[in-house]
Amino acid sequence: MEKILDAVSKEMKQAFLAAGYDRELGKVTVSNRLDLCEYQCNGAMAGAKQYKKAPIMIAQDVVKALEGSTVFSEVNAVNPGFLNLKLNGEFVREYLVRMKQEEKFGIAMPEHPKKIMLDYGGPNVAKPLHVGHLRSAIIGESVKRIARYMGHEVIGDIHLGDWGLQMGLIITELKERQPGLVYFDEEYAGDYPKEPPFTISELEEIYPTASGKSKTDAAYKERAMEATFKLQNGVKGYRALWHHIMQVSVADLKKNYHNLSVEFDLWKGESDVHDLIPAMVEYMKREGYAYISEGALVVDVKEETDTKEIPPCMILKSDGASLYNTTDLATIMERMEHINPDRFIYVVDKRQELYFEQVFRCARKTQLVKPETELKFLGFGTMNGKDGKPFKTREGGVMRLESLVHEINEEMYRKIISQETRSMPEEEARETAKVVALSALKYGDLSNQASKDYIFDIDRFTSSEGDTGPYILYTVARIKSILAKYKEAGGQLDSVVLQPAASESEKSLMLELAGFQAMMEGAYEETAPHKVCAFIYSLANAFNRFYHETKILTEEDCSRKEGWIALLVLVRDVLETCIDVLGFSAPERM
RNA sequence: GUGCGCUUAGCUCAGCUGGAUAGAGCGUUUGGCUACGGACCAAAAGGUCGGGGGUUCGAAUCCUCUAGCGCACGCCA
Repeated sequence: MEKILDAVSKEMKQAFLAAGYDRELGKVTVSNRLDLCEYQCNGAMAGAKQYKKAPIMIAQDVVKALEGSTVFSEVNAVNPGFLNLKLNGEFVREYLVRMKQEEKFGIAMPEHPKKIMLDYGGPNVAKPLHVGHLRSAIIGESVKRIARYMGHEVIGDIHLGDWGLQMGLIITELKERQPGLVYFDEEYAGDYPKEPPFTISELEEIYPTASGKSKTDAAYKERAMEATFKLQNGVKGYRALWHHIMQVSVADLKKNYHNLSVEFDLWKGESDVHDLIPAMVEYMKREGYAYISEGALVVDVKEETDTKEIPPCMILKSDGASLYNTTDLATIMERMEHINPDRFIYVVDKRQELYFEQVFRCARKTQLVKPETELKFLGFGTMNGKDGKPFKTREGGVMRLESLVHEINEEMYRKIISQETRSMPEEEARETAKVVALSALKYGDLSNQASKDYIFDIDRFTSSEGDTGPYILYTVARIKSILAKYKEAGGQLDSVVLQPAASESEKSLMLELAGFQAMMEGAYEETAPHKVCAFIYSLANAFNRFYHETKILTEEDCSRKEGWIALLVLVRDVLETCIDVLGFSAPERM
């Protein structure tokens, strides 16, 4: 169904036409002076020059043409030429009734759904997740859900870093510690054990140790590089170890991401395209795209319109080894072949922008993608501490994601049990704390524009006052509580019918709801989850204002009371839909 | 050095693509509980939108110059 702005604009455009003006001038927007009106149209001022007429005259003509309109209850022409509008309560009511009935509150599904490939620029295996991985996961998850809600097909690939020198380092360190393992016996011909020779915690300790050694010990590094080489060339024992590392690491990653309500459709990684690289390189050479420069194989990606020298995209290092570019390009090639997406979105740290610009240009130039394939870089900023510098532990180290989640869970738990008015059993308090803490974490992140740095402030995020996740959940819980009471008293939620607004706060609540479609479309088109946050915050505010001045359950006028219940159901459903696309959920009570 | 980004209230952030008196939250001050959930609501104070110039009837928004900060700039990812 039509967005309310379009429906209203249509009426206004007809009025402009009827009054003898260009109908396109009749574009209506949400009012920026809510004290004066609900919607406004500035077309009279825009048309003044064209018609050589004072804007106010045009506006007055339009007001006349709108006499008898069923859409507006009030149309005023105000100097210098604003058209201030209030909507007819019955029109708003009917609009919401349709929203309530229709699937997805009336959002039309696309005729040609897009196939979107989402790349999270994944974590490296065998290294614990840290706060740097948080934004990619949270933002990516929300972008995915928003696109799916809008009717598109999204395939998310975690895209693990699982094939580089780090693997050689781990294997080398393992060999130092347990040289007797069968994996290192080249004569060994039997099956390898099913159980890995290490646990996740050992693994997480092995890597930094090995990495540290390689920096000071050249011979050690040499051995690690050799191990990497052997692994990549298919030495059996090394491959078996690699599988163990993957197995242990991926299980741990899945657990961690699951705690964040983040899911991936594909768990591919750099290793998956390893075998495709030689052919791709060969192709780029054969077609004349790639050439040797300073010993390395590169593809030029400069363009005439560049205001700055863009360095060529490197395909192979001067020692012939592949690098990040190589696997990313090979991955694009592989995805085009097997998935054929209309659009790629990379949710990656914004510092990699230039790098991805090179990769995208290279992919286009070498025709790995179709001319119409969209390649989008969604760069996000750094998560900073209260001091405005990149987030660290108190000791100054990189904070593990697990610790961060644990900390925020604890903080939320403390807040719940310190609540005097409502006590809940220990176990429920723990569960609720997790749900609310996730909202605090995600909302705190997503309510900022993704591309900007933001300050992670645990006190602010977990507060239930202000623009926070817990505040939104509190509002949902409150609505649910009222609806539960209504049902307990024998009320039905399905049969109730919306009524026209009886008060100003009710009207503005209804108008907030009516903006849902436009908001969701905008959030999708601009890959901007923060718009969803802004919307639910303002919806929750509008609801709380309405709630405080309206006694719902004690209302004696039955149809009015039912109308309010219907409104509450709609508010609840819209709020829950929104928090769902943001990637969290609301508890029944808190 | 070159390029990109940022700069809005004491603090944290919005600002619907050029409109009216620049909006929220936190903090501060004040008011509202016999509670449909006070983890809430209402109100006040608080801003020359980094600075200059320009375009326009009209600029936080577009152009230009400039300052401060951040980031990136071929063999890391």
